[in-house]
Amino acid sequence: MPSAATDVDELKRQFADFLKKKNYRNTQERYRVLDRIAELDKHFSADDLYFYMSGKGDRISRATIYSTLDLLTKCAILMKHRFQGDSAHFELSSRMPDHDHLICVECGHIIEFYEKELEDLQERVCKQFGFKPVKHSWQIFAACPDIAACEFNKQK
Amino acid sequence: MPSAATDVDELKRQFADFLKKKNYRNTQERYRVLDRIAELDKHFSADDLYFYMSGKGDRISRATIYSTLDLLTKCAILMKHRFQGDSAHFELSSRMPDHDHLICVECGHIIEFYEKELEDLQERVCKQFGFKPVKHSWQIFAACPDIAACEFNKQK
DNA sequence: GTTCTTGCAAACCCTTTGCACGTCT
DNA sequence: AGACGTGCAAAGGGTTTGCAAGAAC
Repeated sequence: MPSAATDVDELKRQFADFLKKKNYRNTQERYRVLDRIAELDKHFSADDLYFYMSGKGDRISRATIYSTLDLLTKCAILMKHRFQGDSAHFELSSRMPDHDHLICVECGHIIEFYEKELEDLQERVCKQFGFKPVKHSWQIFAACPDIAACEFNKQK
Repeated sequence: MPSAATDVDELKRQFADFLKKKNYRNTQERYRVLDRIAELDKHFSADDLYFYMSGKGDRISRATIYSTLDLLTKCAILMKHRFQGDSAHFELSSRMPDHDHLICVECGHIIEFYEKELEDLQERVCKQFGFKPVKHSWQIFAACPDIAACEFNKQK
């Protein structure tokens, strides 16, 4: 599974630039959140992150988590997804640029993949309507080959 | 804008089959909901439908709306989408089979489109992982060519 | 008559907000 | 010092649930 080397320092620089440009302040909490997200290195919900950070001894509130996730999404360091469930999920954009998701309809397990041709398709569709592409979200819902043998299904 | 002729009677037959197979009961409310959805003939949220039906004089509760939307989604008569906002949006699958959505990042206006090649791509990706495709959701976020002239933006 | 479904309201979950206190500049 | 950010708890919006009354079987 490809994963672009996630350079935390580079992300912090990116975040600092954004904060400066928008006249937001450099707070410990904001950089701490980014650090922990890089540690996680996977999809997470706001609450996942809250419990992860609490478990690591960080004293942080949900309000700060949500606020920081919002900032990180605005500056494109994070990608925000709405999968089937209730809560939004986030992940580092740099982790795997422009990848999409194959979601198992049996167990909800998410496989990430990259399909170059989709970019051409996106370009073509946007051109057709005169729009300028920003980002996309492609989710394929599919059934795994053998439900009984599905290791992810077993975990539940 | 293409729109497959939505034959309400056909949908009701489909729904009846599903209810029978699953041993759910044929209630007036369930068919009334389907009728009203066909009348609407566009994307809607649970609350949109609730207010539409209330306005039409139907005495129906949100509980029934949600429950029926769930059933209609389970039997694939409805497609459930999670766009950016808070609430889930639904639409008849038959209205425009397998279409996708181009969402304006400026005003949130949604354009529907159909791109045949995506099906091939979906097929290829699923084959690669040994999965059997069920459905997909592709959302392109893009900026409209002229924000100032955007008729949808003006409406806000 | 029994079981399922409905309507209502309360509960629920995720997220946002108001406020007092703390931190950054 | 002043303005912004944080933590907490309460509020908010969408959705689900418990329960009594009603409809389907």
